[in-house]
Amino acid sequence: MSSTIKDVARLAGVSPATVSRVLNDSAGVRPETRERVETAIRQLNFTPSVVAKGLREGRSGIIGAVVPDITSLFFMDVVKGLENTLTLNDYRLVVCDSQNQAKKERENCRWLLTGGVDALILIGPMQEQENLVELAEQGVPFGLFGRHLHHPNASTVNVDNRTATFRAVEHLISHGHREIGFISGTPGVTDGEERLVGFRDALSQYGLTFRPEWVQCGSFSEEGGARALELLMSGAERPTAVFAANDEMAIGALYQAKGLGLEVPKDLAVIGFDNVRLARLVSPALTTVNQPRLDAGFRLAQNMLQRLAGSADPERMILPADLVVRQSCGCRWSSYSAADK
Amino acid sequence: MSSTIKDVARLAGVSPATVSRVLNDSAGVRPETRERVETAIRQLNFTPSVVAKGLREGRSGIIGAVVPDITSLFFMDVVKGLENTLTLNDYRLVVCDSQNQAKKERENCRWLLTGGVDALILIGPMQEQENLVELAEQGVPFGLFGRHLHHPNASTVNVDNRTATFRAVEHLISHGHREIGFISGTPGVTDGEERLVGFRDALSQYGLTFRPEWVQCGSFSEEGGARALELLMSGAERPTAVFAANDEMAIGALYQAKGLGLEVPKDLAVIGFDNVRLARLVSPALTTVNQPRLDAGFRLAQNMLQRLAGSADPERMILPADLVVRQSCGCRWSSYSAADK
DNA sequence: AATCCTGTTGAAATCGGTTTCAACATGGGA
DNA sequence: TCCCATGTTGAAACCGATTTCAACAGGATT
Repeated sequence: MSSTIKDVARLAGVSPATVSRVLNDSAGVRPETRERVETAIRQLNFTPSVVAKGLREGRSGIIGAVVPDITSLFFMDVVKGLENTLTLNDYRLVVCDSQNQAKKERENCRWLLTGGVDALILIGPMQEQENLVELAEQGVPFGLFGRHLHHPNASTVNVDNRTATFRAVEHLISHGHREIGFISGTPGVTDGEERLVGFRDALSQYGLTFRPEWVQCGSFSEEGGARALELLMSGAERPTAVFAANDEMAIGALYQAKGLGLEVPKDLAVIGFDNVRLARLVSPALTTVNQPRLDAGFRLAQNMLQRLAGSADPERMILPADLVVRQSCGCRWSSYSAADK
Repeated sequence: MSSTIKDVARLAGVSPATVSRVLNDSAGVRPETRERVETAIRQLNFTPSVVAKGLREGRSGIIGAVVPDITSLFFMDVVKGLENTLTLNDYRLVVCDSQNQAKKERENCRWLLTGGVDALILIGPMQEQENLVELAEQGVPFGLFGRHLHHPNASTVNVDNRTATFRAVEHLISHGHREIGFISGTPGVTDGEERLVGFRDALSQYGLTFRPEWVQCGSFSEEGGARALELLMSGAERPTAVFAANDEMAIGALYQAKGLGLEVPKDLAVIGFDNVRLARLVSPALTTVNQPRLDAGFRLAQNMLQRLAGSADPERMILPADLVVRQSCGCRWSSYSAADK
């Protein structure tokens, strides 16, 4: 078992209080006493319990992050951004996975809160709005990525989904497309719904009619995207381009198109959203909207740190997202094609 | 702030002891008292502090996992396997990222240990062997994925790198390749070195000579793989096939080959290792060795749980890994090509 | 009426640290 | 010689829970 401060005190022939002083570099310890204590610490290979320390001090130095899926490259990039900033400021980040279940997400949050985290950051929340409010009211600084929440204790970072989608669809239209399908995500997820709004904006702006039968749900997954494309292509009238509300679905659509004998981008143009690492690597390389996820994490971390230091208030940030043009939209360009003749 | 057991006790007009009894469903509380306490708990929206509970009970219900990089799909799949099993058994998994730094890995481990985790699992360790021994001796059950450690307190899960690589190279040889290059990972990483041994085994088994100049380091990264391929192809004699010690490097090589005007698999066959999700999606689809990572996580979690329950000893497991044949090796097959004519 | 259970409850110790406050020794100044 | 300031140390309270043990009330038994 691990040794305690008492063991050290006994070995050094002092009281626990003195050991504590040595541990925290407090003044007022005679050099030779300090020496004796330090020797004892080394002998026992002693490290103070962060649990006990945190309990007493009311500050743990831990920030908790809850993610919907720890294998999601997209969300993990945001976590990276958080982490880089937080660890530089001597906070420690622990990550809990909710396995895509709203219930587990809620449990994780509550659990971290009772675990004494100094701040809680929820990435891509699946909670009902009212639950978010409740979490925001638990007393520790609360941060969100990928969801809006107007609450005096909530910092939020979001991407400007609407404008970004508008630009992407505009790009398709500028290629001459007038029949454009939309592959939507899981209903109720804000990001996806904002993207649909941007999509409709673009259509109406350019005088195209919105056709409900050309919106198919792909549930944000590769398989869903493949199925959705199949449905879009099974009607009498087929769109000549599709916008998918995320890259996973876009990639599913890309491969499904191949399966249907369609050549992308000649027979069908595809644009996604997120710019995951895969986007560059699939063939044809996927044109997509880049979300500045590292930066999002960074910005959120910055604000949380300032809040912890008492030098800032919660902030609501909206980040721009820009179109990354590759091959799947019909333009002649890709990160690798530069080397092609 | 969050309320404490004392607040509840005061509100319900009982002692903290009674509240604790209600919380833990202990017998010997009068129904009406219990009722009163439960009302108070609900009113204050009280959840007991896991920190205090853990401190007192000497058992936290937390298992710590330390990973080299939280954006690594490969390692995260192992974590998923762990998690599925652990959460079903009422343990909670917290994940710490070491940002690919051995020093941070060490800090994370020590920190989790003083944080009172019930078990520690280290995924893809970057530590010196002696540090691993030290960690194993800290008293809590210790588990490792991706590293060998003979220690009475260490459970380990590894893949049979040597045999799997042997088979993969054998496959290339069966296609008629006699000049085969090897793209190696970061020096010192066990997995990579075992794969090199398997590679040499295969060469000598089939009477081919091993050429040191045909081994280039790619540091397990996509860029490294690209650079390594460039070096392999810059000599007077060029290999007709390469085996990369992981998929990242194989994918880098794949795209670099395109850049060099080589067609895969006609001009150059490529095989990777890991079977990451990308492997199926790149073009041509990557032939690779599949590591049963979910299963690895599952097996490790099972053993750790049994150890925690006192019903098993640490175990050393070696899992088989099998070749997944797609297109990059020259065979006519891929998960998507089935739909091609 | 005295005794003994039994069921219900609270006071206090405990986990491993930190911090406040008081105690003590030492040395300098009056 | 006495007093006080200073430096060093330890005893004890505290953080928020659990658990042991003792106390107490009420009913049943003798």
